[in-house]
Amino acid sequence: MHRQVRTTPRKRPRQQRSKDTVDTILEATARVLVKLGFDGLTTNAVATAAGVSIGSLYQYFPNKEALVSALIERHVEQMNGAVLAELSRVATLPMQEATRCVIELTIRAHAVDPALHRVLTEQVPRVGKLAKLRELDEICHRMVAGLLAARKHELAIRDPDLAAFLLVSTIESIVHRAALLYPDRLRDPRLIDEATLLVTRYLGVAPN
Amino acid sequence: MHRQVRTTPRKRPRQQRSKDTVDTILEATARVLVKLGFDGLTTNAVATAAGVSIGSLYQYFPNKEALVSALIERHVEQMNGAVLAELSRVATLPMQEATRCVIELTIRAHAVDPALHRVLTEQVPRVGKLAKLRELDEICHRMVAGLLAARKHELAIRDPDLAAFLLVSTIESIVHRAALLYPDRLRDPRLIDEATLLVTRYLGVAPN
Amino acid sequence: MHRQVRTTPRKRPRQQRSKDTVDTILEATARVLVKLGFDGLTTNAVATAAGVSIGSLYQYFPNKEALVSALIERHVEQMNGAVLAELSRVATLPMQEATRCVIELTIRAHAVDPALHRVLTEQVPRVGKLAKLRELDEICHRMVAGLLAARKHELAIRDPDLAAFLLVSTIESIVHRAALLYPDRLRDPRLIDEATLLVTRYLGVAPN
Amino acid sequence: MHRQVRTTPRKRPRQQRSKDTVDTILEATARVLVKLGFDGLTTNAVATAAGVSIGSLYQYFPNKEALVSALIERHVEQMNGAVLAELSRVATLPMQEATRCVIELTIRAHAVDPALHRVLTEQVPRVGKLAKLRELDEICHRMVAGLLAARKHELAIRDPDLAAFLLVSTIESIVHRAALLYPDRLRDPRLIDEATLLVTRYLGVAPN
DNA sequence: GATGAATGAGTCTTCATTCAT
DNA sequence: GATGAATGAAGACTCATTCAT
Repeated sequence: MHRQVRTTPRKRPRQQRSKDTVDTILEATARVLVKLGFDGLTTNAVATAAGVSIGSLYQYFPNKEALVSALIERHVEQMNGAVLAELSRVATLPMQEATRCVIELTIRAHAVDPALHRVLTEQVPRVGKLAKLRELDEICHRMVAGLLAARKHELAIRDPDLAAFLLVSTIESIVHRAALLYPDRLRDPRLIDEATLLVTRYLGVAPN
Repeated sequence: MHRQVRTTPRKRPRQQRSKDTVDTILEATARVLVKLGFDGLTTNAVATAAGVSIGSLYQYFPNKEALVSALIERHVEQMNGAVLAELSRVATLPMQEATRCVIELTIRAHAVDPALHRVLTEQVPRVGKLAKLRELDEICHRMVAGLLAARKHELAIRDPDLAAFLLVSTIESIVHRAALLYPDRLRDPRLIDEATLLVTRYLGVAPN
Repeated sequence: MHRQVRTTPRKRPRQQRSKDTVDTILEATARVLVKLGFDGLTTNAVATAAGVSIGSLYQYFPNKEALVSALIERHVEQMNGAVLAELSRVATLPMQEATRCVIELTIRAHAVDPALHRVLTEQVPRVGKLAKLRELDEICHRMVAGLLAARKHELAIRDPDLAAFLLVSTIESIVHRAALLYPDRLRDPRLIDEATLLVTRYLGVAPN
Repeated sequence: MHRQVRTTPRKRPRQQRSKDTVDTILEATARVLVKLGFDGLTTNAVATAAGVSIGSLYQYFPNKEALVSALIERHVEQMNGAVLAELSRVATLPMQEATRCVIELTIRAHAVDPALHRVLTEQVPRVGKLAKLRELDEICHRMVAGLLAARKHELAIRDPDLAAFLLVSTIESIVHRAALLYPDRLRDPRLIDEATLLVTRYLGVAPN
């Protein structure tokens, strides 16, 4: 879009104290982001919220983008872990059950820090690091595609990749939209049932 | 999130001359938004792009947000027209055909000014006009729900409202994501076929 | 202080209609001035308040200063009339009575449009026309000096001019300050009594 | 009159360096105010005059009014000291002498930085710090009232409070007006003599 | 390393004034 | 003459970033 700036951390924290400072700053970033939105996110606000001098902040992050970038990275990594583990665990379950598990997983993922997740999803595209956010998507997409390909014989689909694209989009969007518009629905088992139905019928593995 | 600013236009243009000015400004806003993103959108940049003095801009828009706000409103209105008309036209078609039409319609809607659509979708939360943008969603949701309810007897669903929520989310997200990540896929008939399959299988009206 | 601009009206209104317009504008100026202070006084605000187009305003007043200038002139003229007439009427009365009359007159003058008077007095110095405001002072000063000189034999003063300066300052300031700080006192006869006492004792014409 | 803005300083200077900066800025404010008047007082002009970046100015003063506000406060405090001390010192002197001292004191107070005093007096209403400026008045009023009450037996007055109001108004206005219109007169002992006469005759303590 | 004072480019926004209709 | 759309210089204010202490 415009000027692209370096976003790699200026230096790796070696001592524990530095590591703590970095964490403190990132948590402050998250708090400010949630509270004031991307527009309210000023380096000074973050420094203050972190109880750190602005100079110290710049000791660890070369600029504002790097701040957000690191936060996203951390957020994505946190999600990644859980999601990927679950995704492979599920690979051997009966299809219908697997589907349900993935959906529930997605819901849980959205429940970790919904406010932050939301701000990050909605307001962050501007940072060049939006790519980072999509990484998870990409990985999920490929894993699901692999999963479908492996069990293609029991499924009513032609192109596992295309199907994976559809399903990842679908599940992610249903959960995301529910989280956004009707947070209560996320607790409603009927939503999960119905979403499971949508997927399993498409795959030709619905019960009845 | 934070301070909400007035975004209502400052004064209604009366003469034709000023109507033109407003249009010029809005089009410039769209151009700048697409080219520079929300952060590159400065009132001066818009004025310049519109070939209008900054003063003129402020005659009609009290601030930056009002600019985007008006743009969204216009964009939504433009979409509304096409979508709603098509949605009711489709009501009497065989279910499978109707589904396909709606999907194609959604794709067409996204193809109008994809770049603008994208930036608007992504940056809208920051202007507080989310509500406005969701309006279309809401209407679609309700129309689809009505449509499903009317033909419930031929469908394999229990709750038309819940189903409508799922389907609108699904279609919108598939198209949106495709537009975002793989614009080429939007031209691929296989995507449409597959999405239609996803929906019709869920509804229990798939051919075979 | 800085740039000095022409403040003479651009053209004399010939027709009655024009005269009305000018009046309307001046009254609007007064209203805006009272309501929003000098800083809120914008030419557009005045035009709107007057129900006149900004273009028309500039037909009669070459710039903003001219507006205020004309208003002051009008205000001063209105005061002048009353004050001067009374001042000469009083010349033949017994000194003590004359004093009382002048004080009451001053109070009345301050009561005409106190809000406007206040704004004009407090906020207007900036206009080059503050001189205009002092004109009244000057005239009063000279008239009082003349009055004192004419009756010097019955008074305990040496220098009528100096005495006049003192007395005009004194009366004006007492009334002005009372109007500003304790408007109620203006209705209190004790204030008038006491001020009269102050003056007459100084002049050596107090009763007892 | 209209919107009242926060005028409290933005942050207390902690280091000596910043204390200096604040002082420099205030002095520049005074200079600019005297030279260009309230309208010429732009934050940029002050910053430039202070040899400080505009950013630094805003570190300490949230806006333009805060600048003037602080200046007034400082000015009033400076005056307060001198005036109050003198006023109590004078309490035991013979009435006539006391009067003369107070008048001379007032003249001296006006002579400290006459240009600044003038502009402050004239433009203060626009900053909303009128209250602050009146504080001194108020205090003087009460001190003089006390002084008169204490020595009521030797004076020809009934109501010490009312008399104090008259006298404070009178002296202040005579000096103020002289300073404004005829600065030379302030050096003229005859003015002091005559003003003393005005007061002492009123109080019934004039010599002959 | 930490601190926070200082910097100033960059924005938004207002308003007196002009001028085409 | 009247209208009000257009102009743009000018000014307030923010905030990412640097650097002396």
